[in-house]
Amino acid sequence: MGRPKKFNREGVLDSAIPVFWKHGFANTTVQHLEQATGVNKSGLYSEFKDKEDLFLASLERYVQTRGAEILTPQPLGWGNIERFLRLGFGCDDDQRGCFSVNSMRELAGLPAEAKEIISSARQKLTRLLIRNIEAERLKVDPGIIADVVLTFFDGFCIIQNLKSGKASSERKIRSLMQVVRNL
Amino acid sequence: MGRPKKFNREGVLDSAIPVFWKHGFANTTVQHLEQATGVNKSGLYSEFKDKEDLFLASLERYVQTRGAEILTPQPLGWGNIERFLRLGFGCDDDQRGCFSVNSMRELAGLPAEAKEIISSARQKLTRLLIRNIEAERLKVDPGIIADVVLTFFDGFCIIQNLKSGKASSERKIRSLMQVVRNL
DNA sequence: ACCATTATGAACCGTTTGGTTCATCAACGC
DNA sequence: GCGTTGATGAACCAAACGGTTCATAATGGT
Repeated sequence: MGRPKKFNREGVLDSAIPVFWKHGFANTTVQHLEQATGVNKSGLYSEFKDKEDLFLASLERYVQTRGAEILTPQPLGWGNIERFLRLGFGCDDDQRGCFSVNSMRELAGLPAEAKEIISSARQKLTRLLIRNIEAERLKVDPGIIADVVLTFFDGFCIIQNLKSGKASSERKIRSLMQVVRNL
Repeated sequence: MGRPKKFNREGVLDSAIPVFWKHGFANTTVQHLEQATGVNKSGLYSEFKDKEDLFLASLERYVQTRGAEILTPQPLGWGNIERFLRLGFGCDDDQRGCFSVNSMRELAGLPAEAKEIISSARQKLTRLLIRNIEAERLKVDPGIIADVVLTFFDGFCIIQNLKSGKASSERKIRSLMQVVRNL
C-alpha cells in the first residue's frame, strides 16, 4: 500500500454542495472549490472529470440525501407537509432555498443529465407528497394538491434569494397551510 | 446636426431582454448582446456603463412594461388571475417563465439595485392581485390568497426551465385555480 | 465644401477561466 | 531502505472574459 488518501468522494461532494448551492454552476470557480473542499485542484481533477462532472455528482448526492426523510415518518399528513415546506428556508445565510430548485434556472447551460437528476427527484417527491395527502382523506384528487404544494415549494425556495425577512416567509407557509387545510 | 443614431435605448433593451431572460446575467456575453441588438460593442458601451448597467436597465424595463396590464381589466376576479398565471408559460422556447423570477436566482452576484427593482415590482403585483381577490368577496384574508398565488406563480415560472410538456403545466394551473375557487 | 455626430470594427489590455503537466515531497507496507 | 501511492503547488496553456481606445467611414445640416 502507498500513501492513504486524505479525502473521500462523499466528503468532497458534501463540501462542494454549499458552494454550488450559493453561487450556482457558472459563478463557481475552481479556486473556490479548492478552498471549500480543502482538496488541491490536482486532487479534484483526479477524482472528477471536470467542473461539470463535480457539479452533477454534487447535485445527485444532494437530491439523494435530503428531502425524503421528512415525508416518511408516521403519522402521514399535513404535519409532514408543513415540515417539508420549511426545508425551503434553507440551512443558513449561504444555503438559501433548495439546491435543486436553484439549479433549475441554469438547466439551459447544463447537459441533459442535470435535468434527469432533478426530474426524477421531483417525481419521487411527488409520490411522497401524495401519500401524505391521501392520509388526510379529502374529496379532492391528492395529485392536484401535490402539484400545488410542490409548485408553491419551488416558488418559496426561489423567493428566499430576496432575503426579505423570515417573518414574511413564515406568513407564506401559514398561508398555504391554511388554504390546503380548508379543503 | 451630425449623423443620426440608428438605435434607440428602448429598442436595445427590448432586444437584450430575451438574451438575459434565457441565459441569465453571468452566462450572457457581450458578443451575444451585439448580435441580438444589432449594435456594435462600442455603441453599447456608449449608451450603457457596462454589462451590469445594461442588465439592470433591461430588468427595469421588463417589469415596467409587462404583467400589470393583465390584472387591471374589468371585471376583476379569478379570470384575471388565471390569465396572470398563464404569463408564467413565457413567450416561446427561448423566453421561458418570467425574466424577473429567473433573475432572483442570480441576486447574490448582482448589486442591491437589482433586488430593489424586483422587490418593488412584486409589491405592485401583490397589490393588483389583492384587488382582484377582493372582488370575489371571500371569507379568507385576500392577502393570504395573494401570497399563495404569487408564490405559486414563482414556482410555476421556475419549473418552465424543466421543459416538461405543456400538458403538465396546464394541469398545474388548473390545480391551483380549482383550489382557490373552492374557498 | 465643411463640420459635427455617429457607426464601425479592429486592435489591444489585463484578468480569469478551465484544464494539464510535472517535479517534489509525504506516508504507508514490505 | 525501497517501492508504491497519494498530496502538493507551481508553472503553464489556450481561450474567453469585460473593457477601452482609436482610426476610419458614413450620414446629416449648414
